[in-house]
Amino acid sequence: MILEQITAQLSETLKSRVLVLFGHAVDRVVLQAPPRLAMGDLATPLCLELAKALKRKPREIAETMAKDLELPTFVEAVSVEGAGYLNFRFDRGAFTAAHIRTVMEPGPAPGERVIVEHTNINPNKAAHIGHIRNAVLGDTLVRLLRWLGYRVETQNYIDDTGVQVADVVVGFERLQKEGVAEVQKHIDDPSVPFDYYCWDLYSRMAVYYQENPEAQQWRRDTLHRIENQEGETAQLAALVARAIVKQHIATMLRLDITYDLLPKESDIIHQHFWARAFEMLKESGAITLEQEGKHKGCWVMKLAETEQFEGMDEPDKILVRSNGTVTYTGKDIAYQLWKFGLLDRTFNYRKFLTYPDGHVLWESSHDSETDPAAPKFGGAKKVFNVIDVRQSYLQKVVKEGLRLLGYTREADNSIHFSYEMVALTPATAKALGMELSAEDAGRAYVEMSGRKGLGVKADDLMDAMQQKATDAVRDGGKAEGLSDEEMRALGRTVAVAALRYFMLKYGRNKVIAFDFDEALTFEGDSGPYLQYSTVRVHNIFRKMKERGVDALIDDRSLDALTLNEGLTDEMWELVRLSADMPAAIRRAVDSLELSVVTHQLLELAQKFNSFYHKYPILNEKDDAERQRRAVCAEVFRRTMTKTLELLAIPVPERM
RNA sequence: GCGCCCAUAGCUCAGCUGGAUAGAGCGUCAGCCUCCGGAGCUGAAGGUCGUAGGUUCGAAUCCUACUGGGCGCACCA
Repeated sequence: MILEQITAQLSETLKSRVLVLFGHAVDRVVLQAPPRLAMGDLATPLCLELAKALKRKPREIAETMAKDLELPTFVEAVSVEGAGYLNFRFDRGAFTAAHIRTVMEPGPAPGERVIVEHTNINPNKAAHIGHIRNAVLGDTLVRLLRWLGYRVETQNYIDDTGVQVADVVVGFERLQKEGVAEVQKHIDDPSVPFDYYCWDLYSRMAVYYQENPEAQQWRRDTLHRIENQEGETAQLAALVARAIVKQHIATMLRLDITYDLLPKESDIIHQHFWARAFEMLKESGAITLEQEGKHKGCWVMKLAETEQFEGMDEPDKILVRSNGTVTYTGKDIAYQLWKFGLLDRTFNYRKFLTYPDGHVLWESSHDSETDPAAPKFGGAKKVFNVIDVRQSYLQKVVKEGLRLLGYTREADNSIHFSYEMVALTPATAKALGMELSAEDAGRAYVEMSGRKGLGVKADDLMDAMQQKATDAVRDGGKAEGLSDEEMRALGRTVAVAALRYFMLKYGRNKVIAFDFDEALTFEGDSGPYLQYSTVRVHNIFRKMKERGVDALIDDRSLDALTLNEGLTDEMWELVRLSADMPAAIRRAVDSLELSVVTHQLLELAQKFNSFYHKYPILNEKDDAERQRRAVCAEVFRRTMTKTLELLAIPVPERM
């Protein structure tokens, strides 16, 4: 926070000084940490940029600027360096003393209502690692937004009436000749998790369709009955979807991922969201009924004139088919309108479950009454849809729909948080029993396929990671006195850190070629490395307390803090990096590039480990020197603890 | 055909709105536990930033064209 204030202040000062001295207006000033610490703590190439406009030499401008420049608090000196950079040096001691009190303090809260929709797994099979990437990105975004002061509502949309569920229902009814009673038995069978059972059934069904194309009729009939809530088929679909959603919720809870609301497709149909949206679209002229051509009889959204879509072969998007039924895109527009509170109808709600921490998860319902205890959902200022990049086109169409309806602001605030898919390395695919063509074996990665039942199940991966972590705890010799149960809990903690970090550390536009060995490393650029560093710093303070050594970081000692010249470069770098964390979080959210935060954390932890080896604290006899070191360690501890909490990476007592 | 994304060290990736000598992790090699925990630390080797032009005082970063790879562009969800 302090650093952000200094940067803002400095930026203003420089701008006005350029104006006063040269009569030139600058709209932004780049201020960043110079490449090497020796150069200072903040630097700007401002004078290099000005050189041309002012027709003067950069260094000359810089000298003029630097002379008698008014510096903000904590900034000690300004100098001209290199080709004409202005470099600023902080008063390390004073800055550190102020910073330690305000580590990871958020800025003013905007308080805006924001919806983040993520996870959205089809409720017809077990979650796989691709879904974990989605959920971890979404959940982390939620946490960061909350820290920034937004009021965030987390939605996990359940498509309980789609073909995917229908296919599993067909599998039960036609392939296995089973009804509600038998399926309930599968659900209650503890030997095979129901989502795993359906994973296999779903891929069996896909094979069956391939071999018996006429069976596609079953799918159409089943889908129809589900949509119209007809008979036992509809009941069965609801039963299957509900049971699997429960397992997805449980799977995600292992990673500490929770939701506020499960809006269901079936309720969107039941509450006639589309009917209302359809009226709005017709009234505004956003869609037209095609009178001729290949789309005759369809209601179509014309996108040819919008620049986003120009040059496309098929710039028209059908929202209502010639048989009068609405497409997925149509429903999505209606749902998006609801999220912004633009649809004059809403869901009814009931409790789905209560999480162990007491937080209630709600679901939409078409009960005649809504639960009066339900909070107000929807009506957000900004909506983030966490969906993989393959849905970009669709998301653009939905956005354009809002714009054509005249909701320009909402269209701008419909944000598609897109990310690349998780694929498998050929080695991992092979290990899973996938038969690879020669071509596939030579590729960098192979795509997963739910239809073919090819993929790494989320729970399997977590089990494997947990097992490996538990073994590491046992072998590490730090587990003396721990029960098996405690060791497993510790293993779970490490596994969660490893997995969440793994999903965050790549840029969102990178395809993750998933490899077991890579995901199971707990060294170097990994979640456990961050945990380990934090456990270490906790230990220092615990040991000092045990041995009665005063760390001198209590409030009174901090008041009397005089760090002055004592901070070495290594110590100061820790503080400087810590101070950068809030800005890194802001940058991560603004760019939706959450890896910015993990990179900042990694760099910070590396600096600490290096500091740790060089500067022992516990055995330092000189009070002033020990305090200096302890203060730096404490700054690190506070930064790590808070930031890891924001990423839902737990920190154990020991590991 | 049109659109989007990716290409940086042997491998996997960083590189913030153009800025100073392009950085990590893994792997390889050489070291470090009588000293707060070795899931760690120190050092070494390793790069024509896909290619060719262009803009700029300055390009891995911006523009153009190409090459290679991936993904989209349904009266499917």
